[in-house]
Amino acid sequence: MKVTIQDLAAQLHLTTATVSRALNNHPRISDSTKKAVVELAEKMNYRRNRIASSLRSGKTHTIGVIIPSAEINFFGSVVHGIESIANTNGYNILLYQSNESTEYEQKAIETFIDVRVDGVLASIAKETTDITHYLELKSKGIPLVFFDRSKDMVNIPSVVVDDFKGGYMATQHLLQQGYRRIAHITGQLHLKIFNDRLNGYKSALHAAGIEVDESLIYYGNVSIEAGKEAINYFFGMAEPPDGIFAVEDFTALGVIKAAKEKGISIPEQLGVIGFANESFDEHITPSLSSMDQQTVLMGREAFKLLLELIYEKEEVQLKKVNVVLEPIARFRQSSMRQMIVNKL
Amino acid sequence: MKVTIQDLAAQLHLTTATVSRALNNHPRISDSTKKAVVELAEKMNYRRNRIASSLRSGKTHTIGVIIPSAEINFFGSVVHGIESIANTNGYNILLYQSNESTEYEQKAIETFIDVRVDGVLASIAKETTDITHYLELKSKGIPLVFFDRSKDMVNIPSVVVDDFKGGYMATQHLLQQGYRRIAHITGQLHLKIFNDRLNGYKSALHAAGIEVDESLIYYGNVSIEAGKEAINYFFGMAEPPDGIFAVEDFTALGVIKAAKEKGISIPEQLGVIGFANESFDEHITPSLSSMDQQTVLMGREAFKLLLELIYEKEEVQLKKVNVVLEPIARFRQSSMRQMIVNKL
DNA sequence: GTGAAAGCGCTAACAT
DNA sequence: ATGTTAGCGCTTTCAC
Repeated sequence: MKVTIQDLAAQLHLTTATVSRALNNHPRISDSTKKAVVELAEKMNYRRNRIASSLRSGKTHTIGVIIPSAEINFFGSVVHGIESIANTNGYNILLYQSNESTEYEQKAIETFIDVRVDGVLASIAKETTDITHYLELKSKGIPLVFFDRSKDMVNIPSVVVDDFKGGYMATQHLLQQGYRRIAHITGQLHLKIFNDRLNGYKSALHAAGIEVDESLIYYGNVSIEAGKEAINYFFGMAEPPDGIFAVEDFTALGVIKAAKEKGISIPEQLGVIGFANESFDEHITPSLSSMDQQTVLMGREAFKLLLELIYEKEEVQLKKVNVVLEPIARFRQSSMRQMIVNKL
Repeated sequence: MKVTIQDLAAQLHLTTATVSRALNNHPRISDSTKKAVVELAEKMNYRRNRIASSLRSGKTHTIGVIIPSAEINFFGSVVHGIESIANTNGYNILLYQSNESTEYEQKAIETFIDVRVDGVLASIAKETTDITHYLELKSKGIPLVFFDRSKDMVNIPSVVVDDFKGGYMATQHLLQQGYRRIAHITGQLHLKIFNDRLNGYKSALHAAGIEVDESLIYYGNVSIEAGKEAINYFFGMAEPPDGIFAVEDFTALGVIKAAKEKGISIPEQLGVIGFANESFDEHITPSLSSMDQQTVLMGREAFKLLLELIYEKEEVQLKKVNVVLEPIARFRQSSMRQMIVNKL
């Protein structure tokens, strides 16, 4: 039933050592025996037991991936990028969801240590502030790369999108479209990504010679509801904004829904742009402008970075590598009052 | 640096066997030694090497999961369900994407065999017609459960949604709303799920005493484009339909987009319902009625079924178990011309 | 270019 | 309730 290298060795009157070398394409094994071994292996339907191999060699060719939830489009897309490239490089993906909880994160890391993954890719849970559990990987010599959600202070490589630039570009776009009183709906500011977008917004205003008006910044919790609340707040003002940059697309969706209810026309009366390029953006009415975070590329880059770390184990891992991806503007109806836009 | 049970055994003047048993909570080990072992393990920061454990025991506590793509919402959601319950049961998920290709599927299965997963959950790639590569798992004694996309002929347990019933319910709903000339846009009919939905459609018409009109069935390829093409076809007819049941939501989306362009009012002039309950459904205008496939539940049920098979290895695995989940109707604006509907 | 021997860390018979 | 012994299947020195 189960064929091992011992069976192959016996049949060929070789030792298991030689068979193992032949299967691993060892340079000092003659081509003839290699051929014989490989052929017999195929004929006998031999399959290497990777558990045994891993135990001896210490390599599992498996990497652990922690995401908040596979249900979130964004992370599904990143995982898609990771798995594709990992696969072509002979690595497998062990998938864990943190559900935004530090406790689950901790469990994942312990499991990864137990199964001796060769490396870990992770996006930090919203709940997590202290990341010492991640540092345990380091102490065990397991390379770690953060993607999307990372921590600034620590010396861990990461792949993120340039949120500052994204915020800047989004705001600049609204300015170029002739909007002048531009508001921002932000998110939990202890998360760097939201903070960066806010700063990009401010910076774009400065660059245009417009003073930041704190009353035009609404502090929300990143949800459809937050967008609706923001509209209520803004359109209760004596002088409401004529443009809104929302920190992400669900917030922007709330803005659009509430604006419709109030009879505020988009993009004529109010320009709207979000962030994330969610799949619904192009299907709603009006279609929603947004900043694409290059999710699949992010996954690929994160894996490539991790792979480098895996191979350079011995060398200085202290160099701080941070890959920063350019956000890509996706301008649609919700913010385009100056051009003819593709009909829905 | 790395602590093994030998270190624990030495410190406590016990054998590795006893330590192993203590750590595994073996019934015949005294509470006192258990306590001592566990405490020392914690103190020395011991972590079981699961590779070694797996090699010896033959169990990896890992299951392989094959999905077409993590980028597809539906599968992300199912994976969410699988991972959650697997995790609470002490199982890890090895994730593979088939990209709808038989070749990748084959690779995934070989890998799963090599790493000795305890079981496999899979959704068959669109391209795949011959599933003998899946049967290899069986021959190696690795349990397999299909979810969503399964094959009827073979004797493999599966968890699917009742597509026939879903098609029936969707069509029936349109009838109840007073639509009389109801069309259907179908998909690749070699896939059972699409075939079942078509039959549900036909059956609902029969039950209402309406003859099936073949000219009202459009054969599409499951895409936004297919929906648009279908509208062109239907509204080129002398007597166009007044209701459309689309085989899934992207097709329905195409219908809505094309209808808007043609000035066909929804739901007044044309009722539309899709299938899948995609996340965009409730955000488009008009919001799209659809049939929910209970994705998270599907993942949970699939795992539970697999777990049973893993534990019953020796027993007859020949019984054909097919869990069929009820689709859940999500009626929204696109099909509701008789009731007052929540505004967007 | 191949063999001999050891061992990765754990678990499971079989003892007692 | 614990010890003895063996071995899961592979890789890897160290020989020659």
